[in-house]
This record gives sequence, C-alpha cells and structure tokens, in this order.
Amino acid sequence: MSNQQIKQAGLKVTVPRVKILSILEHSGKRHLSAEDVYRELLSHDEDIGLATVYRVLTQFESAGLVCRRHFEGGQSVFELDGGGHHDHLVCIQCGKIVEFVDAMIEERQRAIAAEHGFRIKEHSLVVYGICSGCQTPD
Amino acid sequence: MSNQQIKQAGLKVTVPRVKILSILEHSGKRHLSAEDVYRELLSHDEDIGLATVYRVLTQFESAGLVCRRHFEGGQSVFELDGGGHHDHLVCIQCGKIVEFVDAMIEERQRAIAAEHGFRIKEHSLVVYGICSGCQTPD
DNA sequence: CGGAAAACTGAAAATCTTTCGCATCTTAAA
DNA sequence: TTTAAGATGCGAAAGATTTTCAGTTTTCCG
Repeated sequence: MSNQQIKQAGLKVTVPRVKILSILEHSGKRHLSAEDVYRELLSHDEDIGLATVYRVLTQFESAGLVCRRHFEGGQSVFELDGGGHHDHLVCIQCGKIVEFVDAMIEERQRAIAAEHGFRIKEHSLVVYGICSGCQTPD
Repeated sequence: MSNQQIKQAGLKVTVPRVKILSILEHSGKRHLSAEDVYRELLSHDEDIGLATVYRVLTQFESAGLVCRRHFEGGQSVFELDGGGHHDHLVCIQCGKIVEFVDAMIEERQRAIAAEHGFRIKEHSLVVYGICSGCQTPD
C-alpha cells in the first residue's frame, strides 16, 4: 500500500501521513484544499492539526507525490500526482474542475519561451468559465 | 487626461485615484503590486494609505481600467488594461515579465472549453522559467 | 458661492491562509 | 527496550488584503 510511497519519499510512516495520503486517494474529489483534507480528517475522528496537514502536504509536494495549484480565490488545492502534467478548466460558479492536456498548446508554449530566451521550469494554464451545469439560459 | 476615465467609471475624481492612475501610466513598469504603487506614492510625498491603494486598484479593476494577476509568490500585480488580452512569461529568478499572445493557443482553449461545455469567462496562462539574463552556463 | 448628502479616506483592527516555535510524543533501528 | 532523530499539536506569527469607523472631500444644486 501507500506506506511504501511515504517511505520511499524518505519520510517516516506516521499516522497523519498515512491518513492524509489515504484521503487524497479515496475521497471522491481529485482536488482538495488543505481545509478540505482537514475537515475529512475531523469527520473520521482523527486528531490531526491543520498545521500538520499543511506540513505533510508540503512534504508530499517536495516528494513529488502531490501537486499544489494556486487557482484564483484564496486557497491552494492539492492533487495526487498521477504522472502526466495537465491544465485545468475551472467553473467560477460551482468550482467544478476539469483536467485536460493539449499537445498543440504545449508545443506553442515551448516555442514562445524559446523565442524570448526563457528556459521553461513549469507553467500553469487555467481557463475560468461557467460549466454547462451552471449556465443559465440567456 | 485620465480624470475622464475615472469619472466614466462612475467614481469621484479624488487625489488618491488620480495619483494612482498616473503612476500606473507613467512608471516604467507595466506590472506593479499594490506595494509597488504605495512605495511610488511615498516617494512622491503623497500621504496615501496602503488600504486606499488596494481599494482604488480594486475599483479600477471592476471598472475595467486595470487587470489583476495572481502570479505565484504572494502578491498580486496590477497592469493597465491596454485592451487586448495576453499571457505571461515570468522569470522565477529575477521577476522579469514578458507578455505574449498566441492565436493558436487561444483557439485551442476555445475548442477545449467548448468540448467540455464550458463558457469561457477568462483564462490565465503563465509560463514560469528562467530568462536569458538569469541562466547560468550549465 | 454656500451647504448638505453621498462618497471617499487614513489608520488601525480584523480576516484569511499558511507557516513557525517549541515542548511533547513516535518511529525506526540497534 | 532504549534512544536519537524526526514528527506532531497547539498557539502564536506572518504576509496580503479587506473592513471598520470617524473624520474629510467631492459633487450637486439652489
């Protein structure tokens, strides 16, 4: 199980870390804020502080287990790193998040960065809009 | 002059607003944080509080005069809305910012949003990297 | 030009998210 | 087990931004 992942990250296998990783894996949502994780823990009667949640998520991030995203509106969200990079479509009404990847866009980004002499480290593309479920008839 | 723009935005023409708009127009940089604006004001011996700077910038944003961007790393930056939308290339070393627009990327975004039933409201594409000036020889 | 209502302002206090300090508790390994 | 290194929880602190509030300034109109 996931205890291996924690160990491989060079971290001790502790209750908070196991629980938090488990929540990231099994809660329905792929994108969770630190608060979300904290609330899940509380609802499972785990006595884990918010500071620890942040600490652990940050460690998981350094270890490459999760990615942190800064969308508009306060909190960051964390998602399990499922390998491939991807961008996001975010509904500004209900918060729904859709992931996508587009080879053409990736390619253009590389070309543009090169034109300006930049060496790309990472990039973030977020498209904000209204999802079909939230659209009101005009 | 720009007093007109303030008036047209439905705002009273006050000293803080005029000064702040002027700074946005005439300071060398296109991207300024609230702090940057505040420091400029101080250096012009204007007695305007940081709270007012935030208030005014937010009002200008609502009025469509400026755009607010949340790049990584704390503060937001504001830029005069020169009409066209554009994306950013940010140097994570020195903070240098390059603007760009790419028709192909814009087009793909529209197509992807449509595929998922989203109505785009806005989007933000930020590519983080190291600019030529900051690149150390490998 | 005067006067008042409405809008605006600075300073300090309040929020909100995230991190830190530190005494205490766990884990991993001998 | 024993123990040192590493983790944890709590409350306090930090940094960015917003709100509160009482005093000012603008605008509008007679």
